[in-house]
Amino acid sequence: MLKIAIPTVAGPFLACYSTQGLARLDFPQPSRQNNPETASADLSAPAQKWHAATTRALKQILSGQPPDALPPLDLSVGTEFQKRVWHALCQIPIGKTQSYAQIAAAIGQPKATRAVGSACGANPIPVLIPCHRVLAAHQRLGGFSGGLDWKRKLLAREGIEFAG
DNA sequence: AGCCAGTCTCGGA
DNA sequence: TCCGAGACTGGCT
Repeated sequence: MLKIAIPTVAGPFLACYSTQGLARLDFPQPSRQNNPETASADLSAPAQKWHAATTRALKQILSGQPPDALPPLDLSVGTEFQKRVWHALCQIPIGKTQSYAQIAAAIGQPKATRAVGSACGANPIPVLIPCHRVLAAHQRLGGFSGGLDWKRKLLAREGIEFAG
């Protein structure tokens, strides 16, 4: 697994690439300054391509634009249920939101709203998999594993209104 | 506005 | 296995 930072206006995100594609993306973490990271020159040829696509997509999303291309995502770590949820999240267009109940209904298990919340929290690739576009019922903010500030910030960038 | 039970998945004991 | 905890909901007070 190759780890490499992606500098953005919001700070350095940390991307991890497996042999299948982008395996995870972490929000900037202030305390991790000197951890060993792969230099971009050490990435395999396909990984360099993925890295370019990831960087581009990330910056586009952070500036409120829809990404024109995403790298392949390696979601093999998740359970079947989680993969279904993550896939459903990818269907939400930028600037729109869905509720946990709507996601649950979309994957055919309308009562699994709470489980959907758990799956969102377990999402290894926030931002690219738009977990921030999922709100609780009646446009309430709900929660966010990376911190509610991030959720508010990302939603604001997409021009989304929410309660509270 | 706040409390409560119903519901489903996941991870640890 | 079993059990408890969640980024939830809808109904009731």
